[in-house]
Amino acid sequence: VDKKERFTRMTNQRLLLLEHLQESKKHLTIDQLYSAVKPQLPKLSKATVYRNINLLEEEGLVQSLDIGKKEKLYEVASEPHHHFVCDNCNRIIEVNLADIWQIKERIERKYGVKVDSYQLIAKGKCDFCQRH
Amino acid sequence: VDKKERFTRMTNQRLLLLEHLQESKKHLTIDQLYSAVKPQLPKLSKATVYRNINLLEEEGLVQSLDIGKKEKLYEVASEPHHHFVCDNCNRIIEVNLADIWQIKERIERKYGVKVDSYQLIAKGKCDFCQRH
DNA sequence: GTGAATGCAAAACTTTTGCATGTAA
DNA sequence: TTACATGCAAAAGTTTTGCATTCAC
Repeated sequence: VDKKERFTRMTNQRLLLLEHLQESKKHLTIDQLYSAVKPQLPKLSKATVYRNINLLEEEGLVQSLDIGKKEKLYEVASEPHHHFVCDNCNRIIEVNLADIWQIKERIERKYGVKVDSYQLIAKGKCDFCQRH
Repeated sequence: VDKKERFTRMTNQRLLLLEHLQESKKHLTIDQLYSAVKPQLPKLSKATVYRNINLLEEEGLVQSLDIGKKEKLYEVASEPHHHFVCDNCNRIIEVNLADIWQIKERIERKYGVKVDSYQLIAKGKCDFCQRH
């Protein structure tokens, strides 16, 4: 296995995209990210957003989240954490269960694999929508 | 909340698509499903595959699986189960952990939500690819 | 200076839709 | 019979790419 060395440059576009993802603390679609950064960088092209997000994801700085809608969501990478999506209002709640890391080990033992990442997506009705 | 009543018909197209999903016991993309059924139904249109899969998913007969690739995968609905995807060879292993159902209850208690479905996707290297 | 990165537009894909026709119930 | 489903083609939407130019290092 021959790992090709890569050189990447911190361009203004890449920096602003990353910063916006960090500050917004939300899960954003490509389009939302593009619209958010566009005002500060009027010539920004959507192709650049795609290229940078894909690159940042490969590098592990950004994680993608697929909740079954058409578009993926992106967020800055962090501790493995999980998500609950309300089918009614589309709210996303970050889920943390203290001992969920055990799952990784159990999968590895039971199936003889090496788990590098995992994510749990639960869907249903959030607190508010259950009562309305 | 006004639930509109729906009437669906068991057409030959829908039947063959469902049967193929059941028999193949795999996770198929729309395109794979289309190609597989096309020979038996030469006039089959891809629009029909999309329409039927979406409908079957709404009805709960089919589950979709999003492993981060471009296209979704579909399989017949069954017990909640989870998946491991090998980043190297793309093999998909179905994961079953006896007590994983506890997670549902714990999420519900901790976050006050009602969980209707959940799926775990783990990624990494499978047994074979680890050693080659 | 040099090669990565960008912007733009075109191309490539994936998914949905309008409409006339077919067909299950 | 009649309303749902299909096939076809066009439309809509998403993501990638070619290429000349710009810019980080």
